[in-house]
Amino acid sequence: MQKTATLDKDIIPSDCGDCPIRHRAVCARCESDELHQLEEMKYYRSFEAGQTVIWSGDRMDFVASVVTGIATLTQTMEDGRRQIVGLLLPSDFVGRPGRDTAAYDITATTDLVMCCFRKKPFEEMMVSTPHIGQRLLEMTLDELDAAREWMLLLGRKTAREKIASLMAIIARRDATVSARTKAGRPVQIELPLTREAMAEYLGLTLETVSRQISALKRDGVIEMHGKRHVTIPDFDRLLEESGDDSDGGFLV
Amino acid sequence: MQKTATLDKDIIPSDCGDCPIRHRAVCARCESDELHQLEEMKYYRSFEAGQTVIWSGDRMDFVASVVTGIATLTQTMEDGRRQIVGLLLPSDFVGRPGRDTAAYDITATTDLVMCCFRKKPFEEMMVSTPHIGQRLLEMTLDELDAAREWMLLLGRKTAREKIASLMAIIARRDATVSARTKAGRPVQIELPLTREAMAEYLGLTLETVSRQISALKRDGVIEMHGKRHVTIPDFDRLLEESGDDSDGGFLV
DNA sequence: GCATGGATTTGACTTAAGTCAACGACCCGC
DNA sequence: GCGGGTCGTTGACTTAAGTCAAATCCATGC
Repeated sequence: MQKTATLDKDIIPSDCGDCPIRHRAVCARCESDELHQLEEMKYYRSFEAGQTVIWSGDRMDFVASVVTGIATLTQTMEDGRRQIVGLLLPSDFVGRPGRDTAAYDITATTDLVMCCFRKKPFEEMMVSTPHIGQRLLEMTLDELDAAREWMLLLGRKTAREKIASLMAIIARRDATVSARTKAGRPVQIELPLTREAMAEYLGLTLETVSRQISALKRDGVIEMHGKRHVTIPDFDRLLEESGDDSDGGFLV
Repeated sequence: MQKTATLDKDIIPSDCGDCPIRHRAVCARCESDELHQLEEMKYYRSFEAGQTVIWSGDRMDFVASVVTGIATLTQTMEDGRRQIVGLLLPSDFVGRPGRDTAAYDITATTDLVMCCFRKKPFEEMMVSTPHIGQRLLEMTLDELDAAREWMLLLGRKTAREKIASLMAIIARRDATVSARTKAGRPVQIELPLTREAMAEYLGLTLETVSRQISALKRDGVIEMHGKRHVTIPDFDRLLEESGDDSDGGFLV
């Protein structure tokens, strides 16, 4: 996880080869002049782990895409109960064309770099470049599927299944790891969330998260090395514990 | 709730003035020749309350929009646990361009009429008519917001708050009702779901749903007349019980 | 009217997860 | 090496919601 302490542009070279808005997210099929337009518009912002990117209700005059690091979308009730409603991983898109305030708190859970575009010109470009809108529709539909899968988890799974599901999802999102799961080999993952954030994501308390992790460890489903590093000796076993059928989950 | 028993086209006059795909959902801004294209492509299907429209995993070669009635999207675990992940009300869109199997069970909970389009020509038209894709993106973003609001409900609300939230949402979705809520007048709603379906939507058991409805009745928050008809004497009181801040919920 | 069956309610009891509180592990600055 | 703070674990107890089992309600057909 690379260290990027300031909150400014130009820490990343202007020819940002990995900028996901350009290469993976929005503009995968654009021709070069459109790429150039995007290039002119974009700027970068970085955040340290724990910093808030934006508060729900604040004015949000940009859309963005995660370059490195992880952020969460959180909803809060007046009495303080909190639910994480989305994880933002590299290449994920944030922000809604056609709305000018944030609907959720966005928080960096690791050090984070985002690639931003001012909303107005982005929207104009969406009109003139249909590919972008189409790509955005695809991504939004994927997010909707992920949200619905998560609704099943929140509404129907036990605490143990929730923890197993979370680990399975984190493993699957990691390309190098997912090759190993297919090969039936042991898998190593790094949890990008504190126990408290896991609890907020899974609709549990942090004590329950801790107890269920201990239980999965006791039962040999996972091994912990330190607080964040997990070894999964048998990924299929983890999937059984998650309550998903063998190949259902393709979340977040 | 109008009775439409068969499962066929042409029960609705071919000049279907209320077809939501044409008028409200997808094509709100189309010019007349595009309307004509859509007119050529569409057909209708009706279902009785309780019938299944399509099973998760089945081939789905159409997209559709609800004309009248209500349907649910349900996810099921192998052991039979079920979670409703979406309500489809009139004008809501179903189906995903770019995928050819259904991701969820779709079930009619009341008698239902849907307006369908074969997927292939619809997709072609999306490419040639950017407005449609843009409208679809907007609708998908609204659904995503609704799903995320529901995640907060599933993960953090008590059974009593869940029931109150459901009633508030049903009331708000009804235009004639929502005028009355603003005027501070008593509100009447008809529950479009059985107790079991409410339980599946709220992540509860049907016994808990029943008990909490009784409790809200006992406490004067609602009055029941029969099993489905609800009177809400004080809508703000119901909102307090729902745990939402005064104006947060704008859900499915 | 009366039997039938599905939907709903209610009661008695159980249990998974939450709450409150103490304790342990680790990191950082001095 | 020594506090002090954050994060995580564990234990003892409570509670909201689930489970199992009986009623009750009500629409329907005979």
